[in-house]
Amino acid sequence: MYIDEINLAIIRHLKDGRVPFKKIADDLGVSEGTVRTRVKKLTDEGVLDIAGLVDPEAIPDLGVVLVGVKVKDMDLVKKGEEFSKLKGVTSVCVVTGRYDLIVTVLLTRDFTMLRFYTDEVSTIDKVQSVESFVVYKSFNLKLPMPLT
Amino acid sequence: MYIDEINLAIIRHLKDGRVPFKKIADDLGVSEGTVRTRVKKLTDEGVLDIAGLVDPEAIPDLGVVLVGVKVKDMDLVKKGEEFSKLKGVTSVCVVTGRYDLIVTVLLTRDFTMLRFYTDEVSTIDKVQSVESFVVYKSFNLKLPMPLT
DNA sequence: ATATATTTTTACGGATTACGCAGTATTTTG
DNA sequence: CAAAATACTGCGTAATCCGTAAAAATATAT
Repeated sequence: MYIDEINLAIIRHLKDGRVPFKKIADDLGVSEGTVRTRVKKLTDEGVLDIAGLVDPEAIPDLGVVLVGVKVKDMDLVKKGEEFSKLKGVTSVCVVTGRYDLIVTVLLTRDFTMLRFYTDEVSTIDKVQSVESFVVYKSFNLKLPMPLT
Repeated sequence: MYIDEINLAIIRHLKDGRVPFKKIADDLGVSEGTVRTRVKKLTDEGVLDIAGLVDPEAIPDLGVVLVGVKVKDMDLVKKGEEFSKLKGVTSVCVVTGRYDLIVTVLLTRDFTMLRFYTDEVSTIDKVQSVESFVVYKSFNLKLPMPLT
């Protein structure tokens, strides 16, 4: 999908996800309907997402761990997709360097790191190694709230 | 700040950042004003953020790199805060393990990895080592759009 | 180049929502 | 227990959202 200047400007305005489409429209010199149509298309195509995010430190019993993963498989992207479907996983990055994947995991009181490894990671084969980085303090880290 | 069940429910509803407060209110059995004031308080205190997020892969000339940082200083949190103020840095995690910090950096055509290291990281002292992980594919990774 | 099809934008009206404020209820504090 | 602070509700008004239909712009085909 081609992102033109108007779409970029719309996205920038949505730094505040609640700003009225009308205001964006006025700032950009287009109609409110145009903004609405474009936002809908951007979100439908997965380019844009307007969501509430939480600072995990502010929510009791919420923890974050980053996991560096090495896999035996050559198809890193496919493995990345598999990881992205595991419970607790908020995002997966396929990367260059020491690891193949860097996975962000959200933990709760009921869903601990142990559970993540024993119940989730264990279901994926050809995992060569994992290395955990427990986040004990963060800056500007905002994540979508898990449903439960 | 104490997060009660109502706030948790509000945050969960805001998975769609555009959902009307009225609808949240009806679902929760409270008034629209209550939802509004609570959302305001949560955002004012930095617990909640309602924002438009982009899939960096969908925006031309946008790249993401994760950087593992080891510092010589003992005060990791302070170093983390310093990093969080650098241009391009979207978030910083202070972690256990091989690195002290894991930094997420957003790159553009004008702001390359080289520039990030030479112009930004170099201004911070007592950095023992850095290790880059260039993200060449991601799943569910959504980041706030940089202003420029 | 003209005509046709497709997409995008605009305009507009009714339904819905956001906002401010005043009053009431609830909780906290002394 | 009383006073103060905080939180919640109800309501009127202004603004926004949303569907639809027409107009404009863009792309495609003959």
